[in-house]
Amino acid sequence: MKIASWNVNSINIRMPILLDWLKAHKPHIVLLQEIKCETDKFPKEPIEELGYNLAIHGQKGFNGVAILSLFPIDDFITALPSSPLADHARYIEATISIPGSAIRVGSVYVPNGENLDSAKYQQKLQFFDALHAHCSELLQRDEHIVIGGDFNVAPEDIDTFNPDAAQGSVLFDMPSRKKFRSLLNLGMYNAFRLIHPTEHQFSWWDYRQGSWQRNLGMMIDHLLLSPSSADKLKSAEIHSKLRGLEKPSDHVPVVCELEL
DNA sequence: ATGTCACTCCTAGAGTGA
Repeated sequence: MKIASWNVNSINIRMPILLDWLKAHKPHIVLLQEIKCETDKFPKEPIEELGYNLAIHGQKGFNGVAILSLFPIDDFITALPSSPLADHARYIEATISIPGSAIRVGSVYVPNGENLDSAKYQQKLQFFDALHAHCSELLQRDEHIVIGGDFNVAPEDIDTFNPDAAQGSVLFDMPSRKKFRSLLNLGMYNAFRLIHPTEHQFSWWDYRQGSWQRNLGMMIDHLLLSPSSADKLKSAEIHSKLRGLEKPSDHVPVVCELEL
């Protein structure tokens, strides 16, 4: 069971790369962020032709999340309970039937925060609190759970190209890092770090300043696993090559494989 | 801080968000 998370930064612009990637890797479940289109304008047909079921929560112009699944999607919700940003499409969660079992998956797009003095930064921290409360609730049940997405935080020094240079960045500030840590402290596991505790890899490179060419990236996209999912974790990888294609997203897919 | 990209709207380029 291959599960991926990818901030595509516009589903419409990224369709050619997305379709090629789906055909090449055939992930069973894909968690998308920043689709940047309204729910009923999502380009469903080419993806459905590859066998995927869809759950979509979009809005005009920005944000937007979606779930693609080769297995049936039983039901889904399109908001965190008690979300502080009710008008932002930043969360979708589905229950998916798999042979002999089931899995719950969430696709999350945490607010960037803009800068440490911005009102949006406070909203980011509040969003983390709502996510924490929801994960705490979910973990009461003994389910296979994967919450993946763009968390807009590099949790540890190793997740930055240079921890000194990252100081002051809204992607590496200590309050955001502590919010992410508190998700782990609930009993969630960071899939990539379970498999690769010391690998220096990134999931995002800014479009500006030649960040990709200079490898000035950060690991801000993550797959969080419940204990029963973590017990089944077989592999985890970052598809960095996609950042070098024509018309790339500024993020690349983060993928894990569970033995379900 | 910003060398880019993708969105929006009084379709042309300024404003926004990242």
